[in-house]
Amino acid sequence: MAKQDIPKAYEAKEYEDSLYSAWEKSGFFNPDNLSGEPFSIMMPPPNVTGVLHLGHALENTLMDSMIRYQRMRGRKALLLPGTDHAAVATQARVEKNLMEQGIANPREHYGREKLLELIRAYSEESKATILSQIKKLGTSADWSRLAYTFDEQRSRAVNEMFVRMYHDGLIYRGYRVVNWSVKGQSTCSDDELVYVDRASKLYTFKYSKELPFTIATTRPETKLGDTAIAVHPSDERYKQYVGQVFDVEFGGNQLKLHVIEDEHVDPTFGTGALGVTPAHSPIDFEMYERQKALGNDIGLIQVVGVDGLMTQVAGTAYVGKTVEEARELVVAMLREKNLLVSEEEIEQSVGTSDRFGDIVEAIPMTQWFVAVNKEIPGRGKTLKELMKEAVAVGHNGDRDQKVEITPERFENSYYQWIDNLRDWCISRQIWWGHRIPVWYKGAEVFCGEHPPEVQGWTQDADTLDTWFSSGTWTFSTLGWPDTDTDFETFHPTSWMQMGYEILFFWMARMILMSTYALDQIPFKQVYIHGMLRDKNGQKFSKSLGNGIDPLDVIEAYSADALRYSLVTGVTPGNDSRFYEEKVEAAQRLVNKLWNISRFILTSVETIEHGKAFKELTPTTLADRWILSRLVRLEEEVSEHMQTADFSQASEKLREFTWNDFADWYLEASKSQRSDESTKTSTDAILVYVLEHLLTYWHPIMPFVTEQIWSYFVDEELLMAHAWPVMRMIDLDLDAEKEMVQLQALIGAIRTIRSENNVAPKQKVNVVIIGGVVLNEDEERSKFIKALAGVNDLNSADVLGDTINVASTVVGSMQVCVSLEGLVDKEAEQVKLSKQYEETLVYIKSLEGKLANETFVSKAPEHVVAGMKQNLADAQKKALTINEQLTSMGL
RNA sequence: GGGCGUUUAGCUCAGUUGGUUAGAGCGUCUCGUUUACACCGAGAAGGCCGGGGGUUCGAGCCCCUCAACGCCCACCA
Repeated sequence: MAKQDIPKAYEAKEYEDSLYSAWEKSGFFNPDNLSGEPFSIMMPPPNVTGVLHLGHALENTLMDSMIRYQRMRGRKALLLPGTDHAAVATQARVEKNLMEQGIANPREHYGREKLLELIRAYSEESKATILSQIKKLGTSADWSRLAYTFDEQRSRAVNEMFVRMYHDGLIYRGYRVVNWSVKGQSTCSDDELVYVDRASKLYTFKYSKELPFTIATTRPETKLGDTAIAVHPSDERYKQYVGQVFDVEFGGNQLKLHVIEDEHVDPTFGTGALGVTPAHSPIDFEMYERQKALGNDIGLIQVVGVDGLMTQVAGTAYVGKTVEEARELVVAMLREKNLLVSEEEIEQSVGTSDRFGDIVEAIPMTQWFVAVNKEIPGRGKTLKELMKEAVAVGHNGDRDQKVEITPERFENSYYQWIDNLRDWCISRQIWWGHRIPVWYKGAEVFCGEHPPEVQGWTQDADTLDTWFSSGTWTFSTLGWPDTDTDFETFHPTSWMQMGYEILFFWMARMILMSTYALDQIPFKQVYIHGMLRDKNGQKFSKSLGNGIDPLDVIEAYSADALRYSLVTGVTPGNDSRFYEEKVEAAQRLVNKLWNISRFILTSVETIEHGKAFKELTPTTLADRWILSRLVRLEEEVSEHMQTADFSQASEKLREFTWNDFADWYLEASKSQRSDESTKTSTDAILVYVLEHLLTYWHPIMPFVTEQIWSYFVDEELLMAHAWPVMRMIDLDLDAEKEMVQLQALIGAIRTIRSENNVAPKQKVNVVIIGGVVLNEDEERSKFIKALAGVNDLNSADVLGDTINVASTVVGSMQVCVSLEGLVDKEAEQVKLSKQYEETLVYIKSLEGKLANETFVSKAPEHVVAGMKQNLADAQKKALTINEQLTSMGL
C-alpha cells in the first residue's frame, strides 16, 4: 500500500455511496444469505410523505448498530424496512397542498376516487424519497422485504384482524360521543388529542329564576342541549329535588331538566350541581347512559352539528351560527334576563386535533369501536388484561413471552395509560386508509375480507385509524396471516426501539394485536429513546425553524460522525441535545481512526491481513499492555452492544482508539519498529489491533471502517466479518506438557463460547498474557509451534465441532503468548512511575481502612476479606513495578 | 389531583448492582510539534455530585424531606 493511495483526511462523500451499494450487492442485508439463530427488528415505518429528520437518523442508527452487531455475531439478522401510509397525516397534507393551490374543498371538488388517486400518486412519489434518504445513513435493511402498511399483503392482515375481532365481539358499532374535528371532518381517538391551555371564561348562571340550581359552564351555547342536572348522591342540599323534572324555557327552547344523582359529580366544585349535556360531553354522555341503564331516559339533544354550526334544535335564534357566535348570544341572553351570576377568567385546557389543529367537538355519532374491557371469547381475559400481562408477567404468565422495556420506568406510564383507556374509536371519515371490511344491504350487515358475491351490498364508507394497521406491523410484515416461513422464523421479533411519545399509540397496539391474534408478544425487548432537542434544549420544530437536516450533516461531515454523535452521551429514555459541535468532535474521531489506519497501512508492509496473529509475539510491556486492553475492550463493547448501550460502547471504543492505541501504543511502536529485534512483532500487533478495532467500531461507524478495511482486505466485506470474541485466560503454561496444555486451552475456549453464547462459526481469540514465563528460547519456540499447530489441524480431529479452522472468517484460534521484556522508553518509565505512585496511595488508603477497628469489626466478612485481597494484590503490583523500574535503572 | 424524570467541571452530558483518587467531549490556560493526524501531542486549572436530614465502617448511587425545571395522564361543570 503506497502512501499516496490513502488521502490525509477522510472525505466521506467520496466513499459512502459506493460502500452502500457494495453492501447491498453483497446480499448480506438479506438474512436468507446468513445462517445462525434468527434476530429480527421491524423498522418503525416512516410516514410516506415524511422527509428525513434527526429522529429518523437516531432511530436508524440505533437499529442499524444493533443489527450489524448481531450479524457480525453470527445471527441470521433481519432488519425489515417499510413505510406507513399514515392515513390522516397524508390526506391532511395533500388536502393542504390542494387548498394552497386554490381548491377550497378538495373532497367535494374531486370526489372520493379522484382524491384517493391524487393521494396515492403523491405518496408513491415521496415514498421513494425517504427510503433513499434512509440509505444515506447506512441502514443495513433487507430491501427485498420492503413492506408498506397499505400494500396488498398488509391490507389482508388488517382485514383479517378486523374480521376476527368483529366475530369475537371485540369490534362493535355504537352510538356514542366521540372526538370530532370539524376541520378534518373526521373522528379522532382520545390519544390523538393534544391538550392546549388557553384563557377561558367560566360562567355561573341559572337556567331560570325559579330553578333552585346555579350551574357553572365554560360553554354556555351547549347548555341549549342540557337534559339534566346532576348532583352527588350524598349532597343534602339537593336531595329533595332528585327525581324531579323541571320544565324551563331557556334561550327560546323548552328544556326538560331531570334532576339526577351521579357519583361523578364533585359536591365541592362550584354549587355542587352540574348541568348535563349528554350530546356534547363524554362524561355527561356516560351519565346519560347510566341513567338509561336505570330505566331513566333523560334524552339527548345535539345542538352542534358535524359542520361545527348550531343545529336546528338549538333554536331559531342560534341555528347556523358558529359555536363562538352562539356563545356570545347565549351570554347576552343570560345578562339580559339577569340569569348570569358571575363570570370568571380561568385557564382551561382544550383538546385539539393533533393533525388538523382545531379544537375538537364532542359530538354523538355512530362509529366503530374496539372493546377493551370485554372478555375475549374462550380466553377469559379482556384486551386490557392482555396488554398488561405481556409487560407485567409475560403473555399467559410465561416469562419467555415477556416484553422487556428499557428503561423500566416506562412500564408505569404504560400501566397508567391502560387503566385510563376507554374503548378505542377506530373509524375515520377520511378516505385515505383501509376501508372498514363491513358491507350493508338494507338491514343486513356482513363483515368479511371480501364482500358477499351477490349484488346490492355497499361497503361502509369509513376507513380505519392508521394505528390499527400499525398494530399488525411486527407480523403483517412477515406474511401473516399466511403461515409463512418468515413468520415462523422471525416472530416474536427480537428487538424494537421507539420514542416514548408513541409508546401508547404504537407499542400498546402492537402488544394488543399480537397477543390477541397470535398468542405471541410482538417483541422481546423494547428500547425507548428520548427526543432530540436543539442546543438550547428546545424541540426541533418547523415553526421554530431550528430544524437540522441529517443529509446536510452527512454532507458536511460524514454519516459515521452523525451516527456517533447521535448515540454518544445519551441515556435511554432521556432527551438529548444535538448540535454541530458534537458532530465536529465526532468527525475528529472518525478522522483519527482514519489516520491511525493510514499510518499502519502505509508503514507496515510485511504483515498480511489475517496473518498477524502468526507473528504475534508480544515482547515489550507496551505490547502486552495494548493486547490486554484490547481484550478488555472487546469484553466491554460486546456487553454494551448486547444490552443496546451504544453510548457506553462508543465511549469505550473512543477511549481505546484515541488514548490507548493512538496516543500510547502507536507512539511506543515508533521506537520499537526502529529496533530490528522488535520490529516484526510490533508490526504484527499494529495490524492485529487495527483489524480488531475496525471490527468493533463497525456497527456504529460502518462506512469509514469498511473503507479502511477495503485497503487491506480484498475479498471480504467488514460487515460480513465475524466479530472476534476475546478473553484472557489464566494458564500456567509448560512446554513439556504441550498436549495437556492444549486440552486445557480448548476447555477454556469451550467455556468462553458457552458463557458468551458465541455462535459456532464465530472465532474466539484467546490472548494469554499473564502467567506465562518461558525464558528459554528453545522452550518458547517449541510451545509456540505447538500452539500454532492447532491452526493447521482439522477441527474435527482436535477441537470437535466448536472451533473450525477453515479461514480467517470461520474460527481459528489465535493465541499470543506474552514473554518477559521491557521497552527502553522514557514514556513508559514515566507511566510506570506514575502507576507506582498511584498504587502506593491506594495501598495507604486500604491500610488506613483496615487499621480502623470499627470498620473491621462491623463490616461484613467478605468485604474485609476482599479489601485484604485487594491490598495484597496492590502490594504485589507495587513490588512488580518496583522491580521493573529497578531493571530500567531507576 | 395521580405518576415520572432531571439537578454532577464554564457548557453539553456519562457514571452498570454502595467500595480505590468522581469521568468524557467541547471550552479555557501553559508548553510542544509540521516525519499518521493542527480534524495533533504533553500537561494544567476547574466539582461540598441542587439544599437539608438519615442508613452505613463507607453514599453521586439507598431512604426521608425541601426546592427548581421539565414530561405524561386524569380533571377542568
